[in-house]
Amino acid sequence: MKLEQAIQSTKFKSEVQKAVLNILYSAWWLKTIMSKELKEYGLTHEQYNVLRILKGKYPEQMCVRDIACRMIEKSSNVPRIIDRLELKKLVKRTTSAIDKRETVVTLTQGGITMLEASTTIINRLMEDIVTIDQKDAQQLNLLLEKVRVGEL
Amino acid sequence: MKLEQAIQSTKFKSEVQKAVLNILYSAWWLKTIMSKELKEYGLTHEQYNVLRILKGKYPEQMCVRDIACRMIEKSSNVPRIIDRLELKKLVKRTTSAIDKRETVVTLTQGGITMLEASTTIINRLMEDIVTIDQKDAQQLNLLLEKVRVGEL
DNA sequence: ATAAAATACATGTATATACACATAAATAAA
DNA sequence: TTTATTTATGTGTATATACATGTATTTTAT
Repeated sequence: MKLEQAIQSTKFKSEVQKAVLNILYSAWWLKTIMSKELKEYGLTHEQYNVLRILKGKYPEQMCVRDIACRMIEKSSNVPRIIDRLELKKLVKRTTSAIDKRETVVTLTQGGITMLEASTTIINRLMEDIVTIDQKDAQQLNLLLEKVRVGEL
Repeated sequence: MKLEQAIQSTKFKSEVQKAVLNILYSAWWLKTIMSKELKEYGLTHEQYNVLRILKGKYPEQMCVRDIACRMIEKSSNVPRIIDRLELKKLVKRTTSAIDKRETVVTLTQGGITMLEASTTIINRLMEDIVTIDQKDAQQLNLLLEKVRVGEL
């Protein structure tokens, strides 16, 4: 669906302003379709992200800070996301022996299983839905990083 | 900042998967810098969006449904966003005389003033931060709409 | 004309975001 | 060593998201 239809607006200040809105809308669109699938597994998008990050280091443990700085949405409240994952017994949380300030987190066997199942579905979904080719994806990545050049 | 640095991940399944993460991260990045500016005006990003939508029809009133379907994030709870705008006296809410189910909303003079001030700042911010040219923006818009072709 | 269905909005709940602040532990400075 | 600072995490609050449900009103179908 074109942006104009999606937000029922035709007049944009500039092509750049339209691009900003287009990025915001596309992100919402992507999150929505992913969340719908993840719901089957009782996972939210953010819980899934934490599980994926933990998988990246598995079987090593990770401290909360390391997880947080790998999150896409940096302002996520990782301790509370971990609370919910722990309740579902998908992760195990312990205090680090080396540095007692640190809480170290690792996937449980249940977490591994859950992540494998949901990742399969999400990957298939993405293949089905996002049908751009390698070259377009590359160009898109280039442009998005150009947008973010003016990093604060 | 490159995506790899931002989320401290180097191995992506594909250029397409990277593009998905890049869109999500870019949206978060944009929302964050905008929200920081809007905070000066005591507005959240979503409250600002509702004000902008109302401005588009001003001085006409709009019903809640019309506002909702113009929101970038469709799952926004518009009645509650309006609650907060009403508390700040930026909008006025009345029951429609024609259809008593409808709540019609319109900007107050304070809302107009607030919106003008904040829009000026946001536009300037976007000009300063997002420095891609017209042609790149156009290309980006094209690619994002290509991503969303597989609409559900 | 009356009952059933649809519509518009409000409200409730769980989770998340954004951010301030609190607490405990480790590190640095005196 | 004792204090001060920094660091890692947890907690609290306001707002938002996502979605289910409730309520009043309008539309439609009988």
